[in-house]
Amino acid sequence: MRAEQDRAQRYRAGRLEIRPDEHAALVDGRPLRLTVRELQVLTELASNAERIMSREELYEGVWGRAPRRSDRSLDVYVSRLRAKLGSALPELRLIHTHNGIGYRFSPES
Amino acid sequence: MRAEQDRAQRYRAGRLEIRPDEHAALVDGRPLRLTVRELQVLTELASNAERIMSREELYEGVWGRAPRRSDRSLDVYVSRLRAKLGSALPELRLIHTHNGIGYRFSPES
DNA sequence: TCGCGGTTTTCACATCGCGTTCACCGCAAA
DNA sequence: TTTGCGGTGAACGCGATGTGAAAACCGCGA
Repeated sequence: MRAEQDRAQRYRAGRLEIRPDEHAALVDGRPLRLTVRELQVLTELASNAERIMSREELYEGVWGRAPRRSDRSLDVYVSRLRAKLGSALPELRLIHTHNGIGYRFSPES
Repeated sequence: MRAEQDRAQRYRAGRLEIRPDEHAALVDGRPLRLTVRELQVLTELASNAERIMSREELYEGVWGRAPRRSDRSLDVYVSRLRAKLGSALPELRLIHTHNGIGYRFSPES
């Protein structure tokens, strides 16, 4: 249900636009080269912008199940997203860590 | 039970809003960078606003057990909270010391 | 069936941030 | 002054997070 909303909806953050329905994330109209998982994680975060999402909640939203203890996949994807977003939008910090809780999507300079 | 109330509830003090359920404390909508413990102490204080809480009561409410003699953690957290709240809300004094007793949360200019 | 390119997941190590304690200071009460 | 309490900077140990690299996986075409 939420996933369907995600697919239908679009999200903006500065020059970044996310179009889950088209499997695309654009910066100034140019598509970023994101893999499916990367886009899923980004979409899940962007659809809850300004809110701190716990790692469990975020993981559940993307993988559809609870993370196993010591599953680091999420961290790896956040890292890769930051790398790709960072080189396309050097002036924006989009994904913020909240230690001991999770992550928060919010455009900040 | 009280902990559940705390999680569900929100607290306001001037431009400060505390949302324990979202692990967040906001000033003008911007999240303060508080650690989990810091937010717990702040929430415990705010949920007993205008009341003098003894250090034992306050400690018990956050740590879930009685403080050991000469445990100074609480003082340190109060100090850190004052620092962070003070730089975000310079005009407000929120946490008041009652010597020999404990602390009281109360918005005063 | 096999190999290949791209993707996802796991691993290992580096780094960071938090909770706690310690040390020292100032202050208030007596 | 003395005594005890609270304020706070600093340090420390450890768990959480960042991240490059390897391994596992997967779809596809030869």
